[in-house]
Amino acid sequence: MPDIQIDKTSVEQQIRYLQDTLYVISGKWKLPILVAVHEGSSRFRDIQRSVNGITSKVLSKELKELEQNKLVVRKVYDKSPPTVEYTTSNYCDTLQKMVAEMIDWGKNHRDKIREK
Amino acid sequence: MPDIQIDKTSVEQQIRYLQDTLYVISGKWKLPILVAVHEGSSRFRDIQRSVNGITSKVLSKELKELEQNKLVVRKVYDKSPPTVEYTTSNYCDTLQKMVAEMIDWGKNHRDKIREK
DNA sequence: CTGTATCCATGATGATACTG
DNA sequence: CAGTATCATCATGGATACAG
Repeated sequence: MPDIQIDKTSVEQQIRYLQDTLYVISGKWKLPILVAVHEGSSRFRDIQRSVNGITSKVLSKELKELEQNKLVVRKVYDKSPPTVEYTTSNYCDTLQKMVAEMIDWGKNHRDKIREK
Repeated sequence: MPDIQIDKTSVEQQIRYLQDTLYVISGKWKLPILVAVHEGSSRFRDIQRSVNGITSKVLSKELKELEQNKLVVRKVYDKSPPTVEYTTSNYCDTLQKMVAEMIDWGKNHRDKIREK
C-alpha cells in the first residue's frame, strides 16, 4: 500500500528547492552584482564602482559564491598587472523568467502595501 | 530629445522591486511558515511545531512581518485563554506563480551544481 | 496558549591596511 | 589592479524564563 506521506515529503522537498534558490540569489548584493556584470562591468574595480557601497572584501566573497553557482565566469588573462574579467554565464540567463516574476510581484506588492 | 538614461533608471527600479520581493520572502523561516499555515496550522503553537526548530521569539517576529505584508491574517477570538488564529490570505496566492518558478529553478540548479 | 524580555553566541559587515 | 588580512561593530538567532 502506497503511503500517503508522499505528499508531505513532496512539500518539504519543494521547500528545500525554494531555499536553495533563495540561498543563491538572496542577500543585499547578489542581484545588483549580477546586473552590474550583465550590463558590462567586467573588471573587479568596475564592478565595485557600479555596485554602490560594496567593499572589496564582500565583493570578493560574493563573486566567489556566484562563480561557484556558475552564474558568473572568471577569466584570468595574465600575471602582472593582474587582469581578471568577469562575465555572466549563459546559465545566468535561466534566472530571467524567475526574476521577471519576482520583479512583477514586487512591483505589484509595493502598491498593495501602500493601500494601507 | 528623450534621455537614454531611462534605461538605467528602469534597471535600478527593477532591482528595487526585486529586493522588495526578496525582503518579503527570503530568510530561513518565511516560506516554511507560509507553507505550514497554508497546510492548515492555524494556532501559534501548531505552527511552531510544524516549522521545525523555530523559537517563539522568532516565530512571533516572522508572523508580524508576514501579517504586515498581508500574506497571513491574524484573528483574535477572546481573551482568556487567548485564542488566535492565523490563516494565509487570498493575496498570499499571488505568490504561487513566482514560487513555482523558484522551485523549478532550485530543482534544476541542484542538478546543475552536482555536475561539478 | 500566546506571546514578550533578557542574555548571549555567532556571523556578517564596515573600515582600514597591506601583498603580489 | 585584484584581492587578502585584521579588527571593531552590529544585527540576528538561539536558549531560557516568564507574563497576561
